[in-house]
Amino acid sequence: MATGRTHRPATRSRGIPEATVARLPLYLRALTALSERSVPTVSSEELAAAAGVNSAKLRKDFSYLGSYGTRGVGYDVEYLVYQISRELGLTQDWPVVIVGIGNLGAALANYGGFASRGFRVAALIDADPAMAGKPVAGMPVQHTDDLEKIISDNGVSIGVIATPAGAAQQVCDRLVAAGVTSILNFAPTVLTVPDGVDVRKVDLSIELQILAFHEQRKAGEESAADADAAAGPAVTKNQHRKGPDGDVPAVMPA
Amino acid sequence: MATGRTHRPATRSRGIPEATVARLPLYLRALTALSERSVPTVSSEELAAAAGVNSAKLRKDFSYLGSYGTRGVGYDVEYLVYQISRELGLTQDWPVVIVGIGNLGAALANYGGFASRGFRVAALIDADPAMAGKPVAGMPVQHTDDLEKIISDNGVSIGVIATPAGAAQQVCDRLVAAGVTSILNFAPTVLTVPDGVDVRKVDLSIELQILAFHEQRKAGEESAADADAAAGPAVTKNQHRKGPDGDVPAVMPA
DNA sequence: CATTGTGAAGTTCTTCACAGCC
DNA sequence: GGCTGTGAAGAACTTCACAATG
Repeated sequence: MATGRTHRPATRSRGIPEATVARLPLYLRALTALSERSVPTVSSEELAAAAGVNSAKLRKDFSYLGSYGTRGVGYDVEYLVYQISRELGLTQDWPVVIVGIGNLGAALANYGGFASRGFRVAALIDADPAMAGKPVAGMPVQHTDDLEKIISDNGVSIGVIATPAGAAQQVCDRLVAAGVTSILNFAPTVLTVPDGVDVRKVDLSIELQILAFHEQRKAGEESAADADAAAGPAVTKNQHRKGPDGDVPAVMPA
Repeated sequence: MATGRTHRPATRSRGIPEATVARLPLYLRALTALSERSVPTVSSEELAAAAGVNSAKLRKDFSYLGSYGTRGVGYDVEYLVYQISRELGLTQDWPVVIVGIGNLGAALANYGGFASRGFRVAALIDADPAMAGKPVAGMPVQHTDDLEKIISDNGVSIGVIATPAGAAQQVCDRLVAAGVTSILNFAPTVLTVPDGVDVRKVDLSIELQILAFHEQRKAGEESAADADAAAGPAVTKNQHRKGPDGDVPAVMPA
């Protein structure tokens, strides 16, 4: 049903796939490192290795931005750094507020990676009156009461939530009402926001759980070998599938 | 080159798709909340709303685990909590070490979400001799020299790297050599690991850059948004979708 | 009935492989 | 020759829609 869309955007279109956008910062970091070592050009193969992706994917990604390479040579490092920075919107300055100055909030405030790439921590905000005025990362913590004023005075459109889960939605609502349209959420909760507001979440415990899943599988497979090799009836337990009966654990509640 | 890489070639062993695994912790959290409120059953529709996903997707996800629901009724909350916990490997205890006790490492050490879900911080490790012995989150920081012994004494298979970028690969190598097979990397660098070792990365600045990309696009569309409303019947307005992923608004000026 | 479980269709992302250009 | 840019094939993921079923 998609109306006209979907066709070759060719060089100039703004139809960059989300998966590609998510990798651009990775490329940018690798390119910045090369730039600092004064490397003039890279091939897709080299850059892909540095960024930890496959070279065909990298070339495809870049093709959405335009034809920035030279066949037989590679990509000009400085030029690519600029193009990707511009595409990501990093050539302008983004004031950011961090709400919730606990351990994590303080760590974020001190994190150099923010400042290094077009982001500027405009304010630190916390609900605890005892925190107000205390310096963290060289700037005084401000009280939540002033949130709206801070947002509007600084033209903030990106907010970072590092509060406890219970406070996150409320903080989110206030940020959005005050004009913030992009939120990076560290609180372990699902945020509901109106259309037009972007939320990305970073959840430490979820990442660990995903690792645990794979870890458990490794342990369980140690002897079972690869799927291919043993075609025979796989024997024994660990068969948790929709068993017709009798794999109900002792926990089954009433 | 390009050979030593190997992320996970695909999770083909037991049939659960990676995308599904990544959502299981989300479901688990929503279910745990329901459980605490003593809700006995949920429909896919309700649970999906709580987890911020689409209900068809949730049902499909659960179908990979088995047939754990009851048609016409829904899912038994306690039973599902158990099944998902087991699938994720959270019914066992995972000792974890955190390497790099700076601001971020300390924040992680204090983060309650770890302990709450089968993970136990077995040790905090830092390269700075001045840190050694200092208590963080109620446990003494240990020196990097003892890393191998700590790993083996505690049977640690999951490591968290919160060091500066420059130290990360070296720490990673030592962790792997000592027997760690899953790594959660907070350092802004690409880690190279041997086959069989899982790495997940959390990169604060990358998340912000992705937000900036969308933010920039919004700014550019500000005027185009209104113009569109006049045309279509029904369509798009208020799609009421909100994924953790955020999606590209259907505006797209060609 | 209400709601699950799932083939099938649809969409997005990845990889291949090679034409085209320097 | 070496390397990019990209159609086309393929794989993974999502969504639809409905038959199956408690």
